[in-house]
Amino acid sequence: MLSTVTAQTPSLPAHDNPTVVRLFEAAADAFADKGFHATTTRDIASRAGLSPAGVYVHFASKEDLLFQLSRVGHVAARDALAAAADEAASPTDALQEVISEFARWHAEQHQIARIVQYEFRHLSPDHQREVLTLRREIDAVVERIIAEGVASGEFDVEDTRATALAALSLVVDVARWYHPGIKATTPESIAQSYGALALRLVGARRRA
Amino acid sequence: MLSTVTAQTPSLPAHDNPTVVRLFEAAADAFADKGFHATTTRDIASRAGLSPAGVYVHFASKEDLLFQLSRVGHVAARDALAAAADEAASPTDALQEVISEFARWHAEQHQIARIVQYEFRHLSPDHQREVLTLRREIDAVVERIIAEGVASGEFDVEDTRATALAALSLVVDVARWYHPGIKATTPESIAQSYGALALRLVGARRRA
DNA sequence: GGCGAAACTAAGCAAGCGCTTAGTCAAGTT
DNA sequence: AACTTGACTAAGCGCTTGCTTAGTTTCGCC
Repeated sequence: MLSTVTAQTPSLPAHDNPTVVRLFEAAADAFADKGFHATTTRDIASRAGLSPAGVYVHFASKEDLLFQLSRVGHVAARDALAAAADEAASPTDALQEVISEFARWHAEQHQIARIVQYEFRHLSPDHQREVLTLRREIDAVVERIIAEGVASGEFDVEDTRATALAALSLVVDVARWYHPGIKATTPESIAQSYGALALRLVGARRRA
Repeated sequence: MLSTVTAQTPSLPAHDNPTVVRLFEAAADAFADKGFHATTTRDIASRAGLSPAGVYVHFASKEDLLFQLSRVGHVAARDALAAAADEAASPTDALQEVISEFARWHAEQHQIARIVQYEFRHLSPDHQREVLTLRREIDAVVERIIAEGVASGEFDVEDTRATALAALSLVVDVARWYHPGIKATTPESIAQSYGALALRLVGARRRA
């Protein structure tokens, strides 16, 4: 033992490895569907077409799978948000674009979104801390847009932080109720209406 | 055996029985904290000061405990809502009161609220169906208020159903992030600000 | 064609799970 | 005093869990 590196799974599983991808998809399906603790490693393995032990070739533990899924999901969400924010010409545009984009993401990627939003507490303390950093970046994007809108006079908001939280609540909850084929609702229609609702929340003068 | 009634738990556990109350509290704590599947019956029993077998004197199964908690929680929420709706003089008042009250409830009873909103899928299909009925009654209260506000011209809303869902999303998400002592936020301050935010969502002319 | 490494499986271990069984004990009831 | 009833526990059953171990197969490389 001593200084020999104990045989850990590669810290960043290769995304171009087809077996890893299948495992990601299998775990995402299962976690989103039944929750982390109700999902068994045997379930994940068989969905991916592997024996129970096959999982541990690519991931150190069941929690590691949840963490990687959660991390990749957060990064994807954050990048989608940041891109939408950068393209906008004004706080009003920015808020609408960002909430619109985020709502669409929560619908289109509702499995990953559900894991990101609701399985957080089952991560280890260390992994919670790491993911929390990413989450704060997302919150900060929205909060900054609202602060800018208030500064420019476009928005009428009492409590910037609380309003940002409310706008995010709107969007996050999509992951709770949305599933494909629900009541003539599509990711696109959700994106449209939630962008508009967010503008209402901040009392934007100009309506899109 | 034959036709003798198999010893089932009384279908409705007595709420005035102190041991039952302790079990309810223990299970609510545990489920809210760690989720249904991560909670063990031994954990519930020991929090309630009982041996592992003591739980089964009062409840038929772990799922039965979740169901009773979920049912009682839904009924309490629905009744609180309906009372708030009845007292209001106008749709504007009604919406503000109802969302305000519901938001307060989600903060004050955040443990029960979390179970009600996020442990639903771990109920048996039959129990899901029963709880869903109660949930639809809650949705209907909010939807009716918005429809009335649109009819009276107080609200400016494109899609009544979608807007009702959004208002409820706002409130439901409180159960995800709220915990006592968080950032100078109290159930009362949440109630205040969420009542106002709901009015913004429906484009109410009159602001409270 | 011999070798090392990587991917994978068959088998199974130790621990923990929900729940049951058999029994104790205290408080009525007759 | 004899019996019933209801709340509770000690012990543990049968099963499932996350994960490991020991071994097989496949494949690129010299």
